[in-house]
Amino acid sequence: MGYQLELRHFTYFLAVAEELHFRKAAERLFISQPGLSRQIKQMEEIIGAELFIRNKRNVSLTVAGEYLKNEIAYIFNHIDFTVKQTALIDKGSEGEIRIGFLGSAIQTVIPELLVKVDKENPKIQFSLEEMSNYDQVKAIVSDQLDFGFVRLARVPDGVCIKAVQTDTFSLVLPKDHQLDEYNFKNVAQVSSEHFVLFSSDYSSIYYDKIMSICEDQGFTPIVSHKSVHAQTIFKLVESGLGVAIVPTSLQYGFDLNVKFLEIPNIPQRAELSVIWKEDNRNPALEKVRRFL
Amino acid sequence: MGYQLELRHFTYFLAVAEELHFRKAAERLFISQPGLSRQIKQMEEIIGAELFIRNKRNVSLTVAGEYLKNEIAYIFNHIDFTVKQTALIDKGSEGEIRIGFLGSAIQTVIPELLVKVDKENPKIQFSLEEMSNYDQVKAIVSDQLDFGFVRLARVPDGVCIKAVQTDTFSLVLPKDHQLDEYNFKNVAQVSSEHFVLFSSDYSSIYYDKIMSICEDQGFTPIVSHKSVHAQTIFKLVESGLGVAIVPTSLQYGFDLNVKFLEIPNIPQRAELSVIWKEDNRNPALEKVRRFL
DNA sequence: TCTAATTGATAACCCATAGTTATTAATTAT
DNA sequence: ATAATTAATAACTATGGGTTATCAATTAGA
Repeated sequence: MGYQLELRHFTYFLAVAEELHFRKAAERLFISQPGLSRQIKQMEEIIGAELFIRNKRNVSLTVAGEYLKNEIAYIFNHIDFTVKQTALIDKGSEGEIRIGFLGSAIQTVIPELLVKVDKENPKIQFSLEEMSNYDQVKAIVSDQLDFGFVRLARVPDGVCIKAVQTDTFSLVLPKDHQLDEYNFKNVAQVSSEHFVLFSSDYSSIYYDKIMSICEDQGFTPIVSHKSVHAQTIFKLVESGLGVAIVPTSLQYGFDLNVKFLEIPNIPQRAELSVIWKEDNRNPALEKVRRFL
Repeated sequence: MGYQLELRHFTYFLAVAEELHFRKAAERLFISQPGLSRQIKQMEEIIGAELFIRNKRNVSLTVAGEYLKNEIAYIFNHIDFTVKQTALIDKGSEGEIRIGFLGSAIQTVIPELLVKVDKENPKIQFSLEEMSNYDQVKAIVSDQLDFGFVRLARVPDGVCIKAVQTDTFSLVLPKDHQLDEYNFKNVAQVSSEHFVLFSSDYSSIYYDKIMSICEDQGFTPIVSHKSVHAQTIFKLVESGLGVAIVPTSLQYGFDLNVKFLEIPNIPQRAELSVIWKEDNRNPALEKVRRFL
């Protein structure tokens, strides 16, 4: 009775929810098992819900517990960020913006954005991390990221999306390939060659678009290799292991022995979008969003 | 030092931030002023930021403190909501019910059920997915599904089953077929025609029953096509690729050029059953089961 | 079928620390 | 000056989080 929920309870709950084992969770928390059991029991009484099902041999989460687990993970992330942000503000910085991006966005869009924001808000700090579409969405939702640069058509509820760059596609060939800017007409000319593509789990819309470019020309590409990094793809092309189709803007910033031939007369475009969470509480976010 | 932030600190901080007066805030919190002062000081040390400016006569928030005040108010709201939501889910008046179904159940049974449950528990959400009998049983057992609408005679141990609808069978013919409600007597009249049936792996009991209807009339149907979707079967019949035998209730909800003739004087019935797992822990399940 | 090992829950004790009272130092009002 | 405020300090108290010891229930192995 009369007890109060504390972050301690949340910490303990998360440990048990992850281990699904009281003794192991207690070990991880450097406390004794009975102490942990009692805290969890107290927590269940305070909340008024059964969080775990213990049947002497197995521990599992109830539906309510499953829900709480996700929420607490979010709450901890948010508190962590808030505390750090408070310390930063205290020291005169105006906070930190955490940005995730697909490798293909770092060439042009992000540097431009950073320069613009920095000019007007020199005290905002940035952290940049290359991540897949999927990981970025997850990180945005759980408040571990403020902005993501992705190639996606749809995002979950509560996440905003805005296209920031539309790019044509180019065919990437080894430097000594017989096709050049004069005799290149369409991709059907390489229909018999092997293709090196971005992995579909890295960016599925990307993968699908490239497949549709080929299908529109009446052939299905023979895919020999897949990779998540543009650099790797170029290396493979350079080594003669296949040809590739990538957004045209990727031709800048790499120093490789391949040639880019922009594919003419096709409707497909590589669209880069920014995503962020509608109710993100980072005060620095607004300063960045104005530039998008 | 090794101290840890707790919600207590947040509560105290908010009181001081609102009162801007340590003694009054302490009074409001029913604790003594020195205790409050010490907790706030500790909090500032943990976070690593000055939150208040005290100059012996006035207390005011720093910029960092101002930021933190807003965030903490939000965090408390979010925690409050989460805790209440968790209790609600535990009691079963919220949450999600995952339902799987054979295509033939979506016409009448499921909509009726959803309306009834929604009326008494508007906060329960549903997710619906069309699946084969086999996949539903698998999903129920592995706790990925709460209810399944199947046509099965037997289910594994631990899975409950209850019939919810008994239906007669109808012969499905192209609109211009010579048989009609007046001259149709029994299925032997179409014994020489080709049949379009549900795939046996989609619902084997279904398949067997249709075979037995024919066998009772002294012939074995020539099966030309099999499909898992009623829509597809009707299309095939409409195109003259065969006749079909399906549960009578399927005649509603499709807009196709076929005619249904209920088969008279046969014992076979298409039985639709609900299945669920005996020890399913989803508390919302009980609220739905009452309507079955 | 018995024993050994492992699980989480209970009970009783201990001690860290939140909260206490008493006091001080600094400021303002009279 | 003096009285009346303020928040901070110091020393003490006691709540309750964490401890050890043990139990009851279950499973694995002999």
